[in-house]
Amino acid sequence: MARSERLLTLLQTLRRYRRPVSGAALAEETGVSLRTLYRDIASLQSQGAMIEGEAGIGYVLRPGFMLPPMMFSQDEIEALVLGSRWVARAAEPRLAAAGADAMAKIAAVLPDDMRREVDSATLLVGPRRKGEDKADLSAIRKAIRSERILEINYSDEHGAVSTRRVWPFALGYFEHVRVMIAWCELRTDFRHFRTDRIIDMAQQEVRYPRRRAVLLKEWRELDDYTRHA
Amino acid sequence: MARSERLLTLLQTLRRYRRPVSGAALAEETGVSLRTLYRDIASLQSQGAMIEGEAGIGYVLRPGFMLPPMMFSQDEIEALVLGSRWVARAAEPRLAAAGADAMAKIAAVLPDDMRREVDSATLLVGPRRKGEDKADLSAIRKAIRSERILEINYSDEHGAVSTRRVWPFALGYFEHVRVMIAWCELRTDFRHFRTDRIIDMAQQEVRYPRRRAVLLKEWRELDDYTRHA
DNA sequence: CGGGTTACTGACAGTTTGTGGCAGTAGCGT
DNA sequence: ACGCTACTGCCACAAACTGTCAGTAACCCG
Repeated sequence: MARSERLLTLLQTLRRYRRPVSGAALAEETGVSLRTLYRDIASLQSQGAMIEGEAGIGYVLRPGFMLPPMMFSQDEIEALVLGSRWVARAAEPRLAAAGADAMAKIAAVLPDDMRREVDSATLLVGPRRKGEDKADLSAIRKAIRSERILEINYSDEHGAVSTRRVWPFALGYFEHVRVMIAWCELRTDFRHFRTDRIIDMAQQEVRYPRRRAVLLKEWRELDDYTRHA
Repeated sequence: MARSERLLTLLQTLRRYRRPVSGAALAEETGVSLRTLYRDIASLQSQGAMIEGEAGIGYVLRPGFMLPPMMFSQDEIEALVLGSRWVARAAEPRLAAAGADAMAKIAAVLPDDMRREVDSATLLVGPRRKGEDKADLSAIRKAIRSERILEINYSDEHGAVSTRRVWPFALGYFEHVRVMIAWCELRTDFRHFRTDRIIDMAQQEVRYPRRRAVLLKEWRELDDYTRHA
């Protein structure tokens, strides 16, 4: 059996068992060697399947890792769809696709009549913003999530270019621009960077020395949304 | 991307689209040649996915095919939270609350570590819009859902007030204004009504004689988003 | 009808990657 | 301490995958 088919089968098999199953048993059932089974499990995990393996025990599908059927009110459905549509328009392509994917996954676990509500939602959002981002917003989001230092070349409003090391911790979606919010090592202060003015950037290996949640909190307390680079 | 991962992605992509998608578009999105995409589709079909392909049309995924039970990705969580935050800012209080409620329901079925992602999401939306609505947007949404005629008193840009019977079928959330889109019996044409200019309104008992989905489709085909009352 | 679009199929050669076996590390329960 | 089990690295071989090129057929629209 081809690997691509086997992985789907493996998921099904895991769901069938309730108790932990040993890798050897799964390997036998799917007809591959133990070594390959470990690789298959790793592959599934890397794709988001919540499989837990414990030494001496075996593998278990994390209970609740599949979305259970959910109920939403009509208002809630409309809010979700409207939000997802706004993301589809306002965010960069990758995040936009992620929003649509999430909506599709939610719709998949809805009762039939509610799924129809999703399709026929009548709330619309305005036209798409114009500004072009030079920077890869996905990379910025990744740096924020992993709390990594970014080294950026940034062009200010006068066109002057500077190189900085910054600690990014939030990304603001405004009407016409998107702004990375970070602690700037150069200024030793919080700074805002318009993503369309970030010429290029490189994520560093080292994490920055503080937690992003703390940075966000301190920045919020300043209550100063207007400071620029 | 490895084939085995690509196939799962492809399924999700297919589910995201509602209308038929051309193989070329799917190939481009998954970063693979057209030939390989045809092979991927064939592979999915042989594993039981109900994908229908028609020459000159494209591919559609028949509903009811159970997608492999994958969780939300980090990108998807971020997109949902960002959308929900935008709704919280841009929509009227009731819809904003509904968005927050929906988000809470989703978070409730998430594994612990993902729930933490929701709480600590670092994507922000810009400041709240200013315009005040005179009209009750919840009532408009209700009229749209139930396809009821609305009788409104509307003040145009010159302050001239008119009374109209309209068939509302959509609500547009723009940057600074919100617009009810409806068929106007007075003008016998589609018209847009800024919600901050609707002085008052009364929902009628009678349904309007056409389906809102059809009205929406016809209005879309006009491709004229600028027409006012 | 004819032109444009699209779904499909076959062949082939280069490349990738999947694979099993072996060896070794480490965590868990008894 | 012991057995069971999850994991990881390495390696050589085989199988699978991939893109390109070519060609067929079906559908829609004017």
